[in-house]
This record gives sequence, C-alpha cells and structure tokens, in this order.
Amino acid sequence: MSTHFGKGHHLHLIDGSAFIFRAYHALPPLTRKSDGLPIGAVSGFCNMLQRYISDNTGPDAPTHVAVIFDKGSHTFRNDMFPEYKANREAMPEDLRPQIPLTRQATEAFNIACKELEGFEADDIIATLSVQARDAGGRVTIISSDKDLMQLVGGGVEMFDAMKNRRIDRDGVMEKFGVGPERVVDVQALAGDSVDNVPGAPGIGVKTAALLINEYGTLEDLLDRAEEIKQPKRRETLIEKRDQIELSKRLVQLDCATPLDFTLDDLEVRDPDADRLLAFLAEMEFRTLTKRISQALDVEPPVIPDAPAPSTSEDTAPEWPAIDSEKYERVSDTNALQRWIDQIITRGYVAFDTETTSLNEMQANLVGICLSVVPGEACYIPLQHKDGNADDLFGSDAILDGQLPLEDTLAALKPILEDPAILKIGQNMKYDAKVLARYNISIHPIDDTMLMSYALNSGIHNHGMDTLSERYLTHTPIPIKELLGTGKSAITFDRVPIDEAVKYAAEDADITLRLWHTFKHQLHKSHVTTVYERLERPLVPVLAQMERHGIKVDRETLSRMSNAFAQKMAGLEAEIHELAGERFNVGSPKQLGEILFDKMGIEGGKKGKTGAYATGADVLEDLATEHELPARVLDWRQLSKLKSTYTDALQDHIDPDTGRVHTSYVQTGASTGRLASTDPNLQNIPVRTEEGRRIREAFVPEPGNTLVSLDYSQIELRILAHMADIEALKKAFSDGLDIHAMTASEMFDVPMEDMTPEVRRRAKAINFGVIYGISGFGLARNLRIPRSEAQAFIDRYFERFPGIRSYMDSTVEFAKAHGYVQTLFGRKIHTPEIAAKGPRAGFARRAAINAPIQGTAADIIRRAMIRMPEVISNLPCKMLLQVHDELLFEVENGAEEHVIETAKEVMQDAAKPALHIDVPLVVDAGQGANWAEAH
DNA sequence: CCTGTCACG
DNA sequence: GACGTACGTGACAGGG
Repeated sequence: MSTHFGKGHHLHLIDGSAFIFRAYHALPPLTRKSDGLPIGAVSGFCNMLQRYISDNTGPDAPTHVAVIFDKGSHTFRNDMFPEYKANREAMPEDLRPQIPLTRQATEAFNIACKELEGFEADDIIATLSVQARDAGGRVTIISSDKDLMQLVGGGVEMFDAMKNRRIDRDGVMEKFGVGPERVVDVQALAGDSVDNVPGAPGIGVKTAALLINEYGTLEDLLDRAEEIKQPKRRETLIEKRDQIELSKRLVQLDCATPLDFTLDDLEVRDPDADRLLAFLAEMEFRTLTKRISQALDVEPPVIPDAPAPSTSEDTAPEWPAIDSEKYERVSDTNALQRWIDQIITRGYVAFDTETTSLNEMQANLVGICLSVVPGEACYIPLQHKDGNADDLFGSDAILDGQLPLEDTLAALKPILEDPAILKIGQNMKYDAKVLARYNISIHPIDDTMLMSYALNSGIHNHGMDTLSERYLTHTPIPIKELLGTGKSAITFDRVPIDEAVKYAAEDADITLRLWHTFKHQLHKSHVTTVYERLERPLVPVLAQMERHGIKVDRETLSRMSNAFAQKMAGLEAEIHELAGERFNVGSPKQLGEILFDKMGIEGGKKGKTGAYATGADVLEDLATEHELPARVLDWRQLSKLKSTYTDALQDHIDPDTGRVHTSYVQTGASTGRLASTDPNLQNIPVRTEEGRRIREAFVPEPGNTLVSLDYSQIELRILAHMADIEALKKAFSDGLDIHAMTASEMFDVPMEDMTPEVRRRAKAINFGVIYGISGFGLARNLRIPRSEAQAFIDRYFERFPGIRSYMDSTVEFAKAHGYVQTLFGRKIHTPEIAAKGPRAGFARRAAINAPIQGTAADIIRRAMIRMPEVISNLPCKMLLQVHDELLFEVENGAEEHVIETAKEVMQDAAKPALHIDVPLVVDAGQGANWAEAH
C-alpha cells in the first residue's frame, strides 16, 4: 500500500491484556512438557490470535492491525492518585512468566505489538483511534472493556469477541445511559471499584446518567450542584467536588500519548511461516503447529518428545485435521463388511444415527455413521429420498445407490449388541431410543456428552458444537446448512447424499476424537466413578422411561381448557371495565402503562428496559388497594394454566401411543439434577387447587394405578449430615417436624405452643439456608423488614453455628479449587467464585447450594439406576422423575408390593457408597390420577 | 431472538 | 460503603 492511512482503511486494535487474562482463566494450568514452564495462557492467547485471523479474512478485513499491551504497573495516573488500581489482586505466579511470551507470540504472528512505559494500553488505543478517525479511516477495538467506550463514534466501534457482538453508539448508551462523549462524566461520578476510582459516594451509573442527562456535562452539574433537590446528593457533589474531578482525570484516556510509530507502521502483513512455526514449536504446541502448518501449506517442524518418561496419553494426539471431504460413503456390502471387520478388530466404534426427526418416538432412520480412527469415518445412507422432486407423487421413492435398511441393520445388530464392543456416541440416549424402534438394544456404550458433563459441569454446556470448538478447535458443519430453518426446513432424508456424507461422518469423527480426549481426563480429574456409576448407567433407564411415556387424557384437558377460557373472558371484561379501556391484558408493557400512567397508581418501578415491572410480587402489593391488579393476577394464573398445560400438553400426546413422552436432559442442570423438556413434566402445577387439577389428566391405563414415591425433606437431611448439626440430625432421627423444631429452637417456643406463623418463618429460613441465605432474600420472601430478617439469620447462626462454618468452608473450598463436590464426588465447577461485584454473591450462593442439591440428585439417580432390576419381576413401570419424586404405573393388586420394594430402593439409595447420619424417609401415595397419587 | 412472567423441586 | 441478591430449571406470550 503506497498511500498513507486514511479513507477506506480499517484499523483493528486488539486489547492484548484482555486476551491474556481470558486465555489464562479459560484454560487449565498447562505446562511445557520439556521443562514445566507454564504456558496455558500463551497457548490460549495463540489460539485466540489464530481464531481472530481466520475470522477476519472477508471483504471487511482490516487493512491495519496491532495488539496493544500494558507496560509496567506505574502510570501517570498513579502520580495523580497513588491508590489508583491499588486494590487489584496480584498477578498469579504462573501467569507472570507468560507475559513476555505473549509479546513474542504476537510478533511471531507478524502482527504489530505495541506498548509504552508509563501509559496503559487503553491510552495507546485512544491515541491511535483518534489518529485513525481524524485521518478518515475506520477503527474496531477488539475489547469489551467499558473504559474504552468513551472512544466509540465517528467511525470507531468496539467488538466484544467473547459475545461476538459489535458495540456501537447504541451499545454505549445501553451500558452508560449517555453517549460516548459523556461516558467519562458518568464514570467520574459513579467511580469504579475494580480500578479503585473513587467517584461520588452513593452515586452509581444509573444516577450518574440521570444527572448528566439533566445538566448536560459534569462541569455544569458541579457548578449548579446547589440546585439539586435531594439533600444527600447535593452535599456529596459539593463536598466531593475535588474527588470527582480527580476521578474524571483518572478515567479520561490520554489521546496524545507520545508514540514512536505511525499508523502506517501497523499495516497488515503476511505471516512469516518460518518464524511463526519456530515459535509454536519452541512452545511445544503440537496441535496448533500442525494446524497452522496445514493452513500455510508448509511442512510442520518436528517437536521432539519430552525426554522425561512420558506415557502416550500425556502427549497431544497426532491426528490429521478434520476434513469433511475425505469421508467414505458406504454403498455396497463389501464396503460395509470392511467396516464391520475393522470394528471387531478394534473393539470400539464411534457411532451416530441420522433420522427424520428430533422426536425419537417418531424418528425414522435415514443413515448411520461410523468411525474407528480419527480422520477416517463413513456414512451409510439407507433411506434418502429425492430432495428435488417437485411433484407430490413419486418423490417418496427411496433413492438408488443405498444399502437396504433391513439387511444393513441385520448386519450391524450383532456389533451394536455385542458386549465386547464399545459403542461411542454423543448423546447416546437419542440413538438408543431410535434403535429401540428397530429392535436393537445398543450396549455397552460410552457417551462423550456425559463424559464432558462429569468433567466440566458448570464451565460450559456439553453439545457437540461446544465440545468440538473447545477441545478440537474445529467448528462442525452446522445442520442448518443442510436442513435450512423455519417453515422451509427439510428433513434429513431429503438431504443430497453427498452432502450428508460430509456432515454425518464428520460427527462420528469428532465424537471419536472427543472420546480419546476425555477418556484420560476422567481419571485425572477423579470423576471416573461419577461417570461410570451415576451418568452412563442412567442412559438406558431414562430411554426406557421416555419410551413408556405417561397416559394423558385429552378429554379432561380439553374440558378444563374451555372452562378456563370462559373464566378468562369474564375477568378480561372486568379488567377492561376497571381500566376504562380495552387493552391486551397479556402484555406487561400495556398493563404497566394502564396501571402507572393512566390510573396513576404510585410506586411503578421501571426495569432496565424502561418497562414497568408488573410481576406477581408487584401486583400482589397493589392488590391490597386496587381491584384491577387482583383481577389480573387471577387472569394470569388461568392464562398460564391454559396455554402451558391444558392446551400445549394436548399437542404432546403421541398419536401412536396416546401417551406423552418427555425428554430428560441429563446434562441440563449443573448440579446433577435432570431437566425435562418437550414437554417439561417436572413443573406440572400442584401448589394451587386450580392448577393441581391439571394432574387429574395424568392417568394410568385401565386396570392400573399411579403410585408416587417422594423423598421427605431430602435436602435438609443432607444439610444436617454434611454440616454435621447434632440437633438437626437428632430431630430427623426422632421423626420430629423439622420446621417446628427449628422454630422452637430459634424463638424459644415450646413445640406444643407452635403457631403456624412461627413455623412458616422457620421453614422459610430452613429453605434460605439451602439457597445460601441473605437478609434481603429472606426479607423479600417473608415480606418483613430487612433488619428483622437479618436478626432471624443472626439468631439462626447463633443457634446452629455449624451451618455457618459449613457455608464458609464450602465457599473457601470453591475459591481454592474452582469447584465444589457432592458426597458422591460429582464436581460442580464455580468459575465465577473469583468474580468481583454482584456476580460474586451469585457464585457464592450457588456454591453453597450445589453440594446439597447435587447430593440429593445423586441419591435419586442411584435409586433410578437400581430400580429396573429390582422391579423387573413386578407388573409395573417407572414413568417420571420430578427431582425428589418417582412416579410408577402399577397393575391393580400389586400396589403395596411395588411401594414396599421401590421405597426400600429409594431409602437405601445412598448405601453402600455412603453412610448418612440421618434416615432418608420416603412417602408414598396412590390413585386413579397423578393428583390423587401425589 | 430477547425479555418478562410463572410453573415446578 | 454501595451494589443487587435467595438455589436449580423450561415454556409461553409479547414485541422488536
């Protein structure tokens, strides 16, 4: 490029420090094999740079780019204010030596790398942004740091690489409530606890934006501070004027730092393959070296194996890159036989089915994919049809060139059912359910989704796309590309076979690679037992339950739906009458405007979107004074029951079985609980009489009864055991009413004189403890003043000091290890525990709750896993799980026997792995529908 | 597609 | 000292 930076040019400025810290926290503490040098952050940093480069090759690619770093810890801001950034935690020991390596990495990628003694990276970014903007070019700052938002505008934008989101003027407005040019004013007032910028005490971003928008600028505001109505605010602004002005100088970026280079020096350069690969090889990044060698089409350098005795499992696998063009299509019996022979020789195979539907009850098999060696995979098309036939007739013919379905399944069945051949899949419950329709019972299995869940619950989700991107740095072909979306979407049997081969075989290849990756990690992380005893064996149990389904009576639902509709129409008329106009009662926006603007009710609070809050808690408060909100609450309840239950549930009745088949998501909840979807049968109403009647539609087949068994107070019992609270343990052993007992202890009321109100409060506190109690939360729940709630909590901890030490030690453990554990060794990772600000509170409470909720989840899983064997001789089926409840369908006459048997399994489910100091009690019920049984 | 709301343990 | 707060989920309707 001969011209100087100017119009038509596009400068990217990467916030290097942000990259480093994100890389450091995202990756485990990797070390260089040969000498143990910590290189986790460098590895992540390189991967991010590589990702950045490959993501920025299009027509909008930058013409100029630089990575900007901080240098030293002392800047001109410390001269103004010695405490600036003084409460920053020290850099972790294993990160420090990696900092210079990230500079080297940047240079190795042949990207300009800039820093300046005495200035922060933000100042350099500011200076370059202004220069580029003044020259008429565009700028994108790759960072999500709010301190940089003051630079946005006039061709300068930010890009949050984490959220994959551009931040423009509107984004800044959203964050600060003012435009970029006034951001420093707001920051000066609000201060920043992270950087230790003092600001104006008692004023946050919200208030600051309000003030600035009213007075125009910070200076005008300070000059006219006398006019402010709120006395406290006025005094603060007058008294702390110096401090506020100092804060502004601290947050104001320096747009004129003395740089010894120009924009033209930042022109994008081609990579220098030798230099880059030499660096990567020196770091001993095997996978990345390989990948980049291929991308640059050069011979990869040899990275010598570590001299130390290394087992093969420690070295990064030497796999070929994932290449969807290289997969095989299997169209004849010879080829099929070759694959079968190979599978038998290996003893394992990665396996995946392609079908016509996500609903396994209706999914027809379209094809099968297999892989036994990374990079080698095949697709066996079986039922593909012509995707281009426009005529309605004749297009349903199976295309030529495919093996016959029945013969192929007959050939594969011995493999799939061979106890000596391991079948590896991603979400095997799906494939198991599909194959069950074809009379194939696939076993034994491994499931990469469940391996990932055992390893990494709490860190990320466990879908194939996530895992492939995270562990193989490869983005799989999106299924959307084959099927399309929305109304025009096609089913997999209409996908051209050549396309299907690439997509489907790639999934098997990825699954096999993930399996190799996770297999050793399970041992190293000590979660093999969790995976083998709590995750893997649950797959066939859930598959069986889901396939059974539960009978739901359409007539009952339909009748209720009509009744609800009538009641709602009546309420709606009343509401419109009260409002004096017609409006959509179902629209929170319109309702808020009616209540607070038109009717002028006091106390309307707007949320972050600017809409009035109209939640049940708000309406309940208003309902004591006003008629309309009370009617809306009634209407909302009916609306919910009708739309979510009486109407939607009917659509889930399977036409073939007449039953409803939910899907349990085994990896859905970080704690180990299951989630239920399509439909969710874990949130069928029970708390109100009207809602409870929905359960009357859940019925047994004629000649059968529904039996419900549920654990009584399981989480409190686990807490009593884990925190080792003698008084609670004794109360449970003696079979006392635990809430009444808590109340008696706390309020010095004898058990005989217990009032329902006192017991209710104690119950709320007991639940609060499980949730990581806070004065605010308890106050809101009990609708009492915060001071009173805090007094209850203090009293509770005084009486049960063991609970407090349990909570403290759990949080300490989470901070030290980054995870917490259930009594059965399940790990729940808590990456946010080190966070600052309000997120810390969330993480703290989640860490306290997770071992309790998770242990209860483990216990019922153990019961479920044991159940099929124990009830195999009884005329009954296990149908549903609702966290602490199991629902069975039992032939008439066998009820008592089943209750006795299943109850014992549930009560003893923790044994023999674990002795719990408290008895686990299970209550039983039975009836002609779920309402009666529960 | 996101937000608010509300159903469950 | 302010901030925003009970834990874990999924589905539906409204509104851009």
